[in-house]
Amino acid sequence: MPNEIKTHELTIDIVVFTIKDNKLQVLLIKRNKEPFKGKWAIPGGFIRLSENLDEAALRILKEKTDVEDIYLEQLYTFGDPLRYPNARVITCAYFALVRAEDVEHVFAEETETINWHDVYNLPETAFDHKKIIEYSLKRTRDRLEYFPISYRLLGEKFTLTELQKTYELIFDKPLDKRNFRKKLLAGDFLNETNEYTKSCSKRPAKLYKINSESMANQLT
Amino acid sequence: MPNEIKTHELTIDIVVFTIKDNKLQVLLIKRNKEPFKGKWAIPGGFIRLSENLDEAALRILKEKTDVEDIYLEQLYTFGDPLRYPNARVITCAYFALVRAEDVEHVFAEETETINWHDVYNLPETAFDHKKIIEYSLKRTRDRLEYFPISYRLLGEKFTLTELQKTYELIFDKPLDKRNFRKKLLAGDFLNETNEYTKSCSKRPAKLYKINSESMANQLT
DNA sequence: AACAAAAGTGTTAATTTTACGATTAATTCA
DNA sequence: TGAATTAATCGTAAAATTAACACTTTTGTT
Repeated sequence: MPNEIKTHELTIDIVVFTIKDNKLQVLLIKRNKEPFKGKWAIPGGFIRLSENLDEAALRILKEKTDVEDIYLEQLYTFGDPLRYPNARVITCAYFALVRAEDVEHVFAEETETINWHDVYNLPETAFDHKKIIEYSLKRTRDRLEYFPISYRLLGEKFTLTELQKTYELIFDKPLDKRNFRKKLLAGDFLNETNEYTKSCSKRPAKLYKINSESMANQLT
Repeated sequence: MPNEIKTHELTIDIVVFTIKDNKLQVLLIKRNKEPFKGKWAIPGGFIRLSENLDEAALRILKEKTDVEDIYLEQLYTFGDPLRYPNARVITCAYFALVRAEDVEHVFAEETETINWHDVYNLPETAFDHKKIIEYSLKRTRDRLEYFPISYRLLGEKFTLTELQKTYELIFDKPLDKRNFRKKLLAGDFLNETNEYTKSCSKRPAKLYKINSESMANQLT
């Protein structure tokens, strides 16, 4: 067997989605060295020997953003020989859904080098990261057909209108309010609380939580 | 935890499905060395520097089975630190669909060490390969909901009954004949030929081919 | 008290999915 | 050669799901 195996590296890269300023956004870090100096890249890192891949992704994300309670899923492994100039770097890509508020303080003062970017209007990105982001969006949409994973973009308790908004931003199209509610409440994804929003809107809206049982079931 | 190992390796492992003897079967190779000596494993190998991951999987498969015209898809990357004893081996798993006839001659005389095994009745397997096989089956079922990829288990031309049989073996349940035909013919996955089976059954059955246009569309 | 703004709520039509059995074309065998 | 056998082919009705669509309620504001 070839001893060339020593020469490729395996990294983890993570597409982190959030909703901020009424837009679906991705966390990007400006590269300060070649290759792709000055271009934006998704956060990434190396896998430690003691970690499995999910743990590595979580740790890397925590290092960059200091969040822990997130939706995280392995996306795909990208290994084109030309994806990384002058080296063979294979990356196991993940995507994650986080609350913007949970993250933002971390880079509040260095927004030139790490910041959110509109998914539908990306800046120039490094490597094959644009492709990885697009594929993450596709996968997120697929998941959303089965389970409202986008609740992770919201607080612990949320209104149906807020949840619908996450769908609309992710699918990039408006949805019918009544059909949305019917579908979400029919599947038993949500538990209603007996709390309501206060003073933020005109009529108070009922707050819901994710049904943790149904969430457990959706895990493979 | 093995600290003597400084780095991790990345391999490719492939779950190869076929239909043989009216059963859905997986290609397994009996290990002749530790770890898991005597247990059955799915074929695998290393990635060369010049290859992308799909190419590596194809090459490895060709080395073991001498087939080229196959359905091949990346499944998932498995990297639990304990999946491989005394080493850190991360594997990018693929699954493939092949015609048994295209493969069999290759190992006709060494069936003790390489052979097909009933998916629903696996022998003792090495590493986490059982899990990988099960996940492959799940993914194949998911794909089959959208596109009749299982045509790759058949010859170039096939009858609807033959195609239905592939579905029944993969889903492990009987399907309604009329509904199956309706669905397959409605989507425009298939082109009918003006040929018929001869003498193999009582009434000749019309032969179909995959519609290569629709196939192109289903690629991401 | 009138108005503005978002929350909440049902019904109908259209589409998709499921269930189900009789007829036809060829082969085999008496 | 015709009777029996085997698999192929075909359509409709019921059920379930999805899609389209507009008004009333509740609260806050002026």
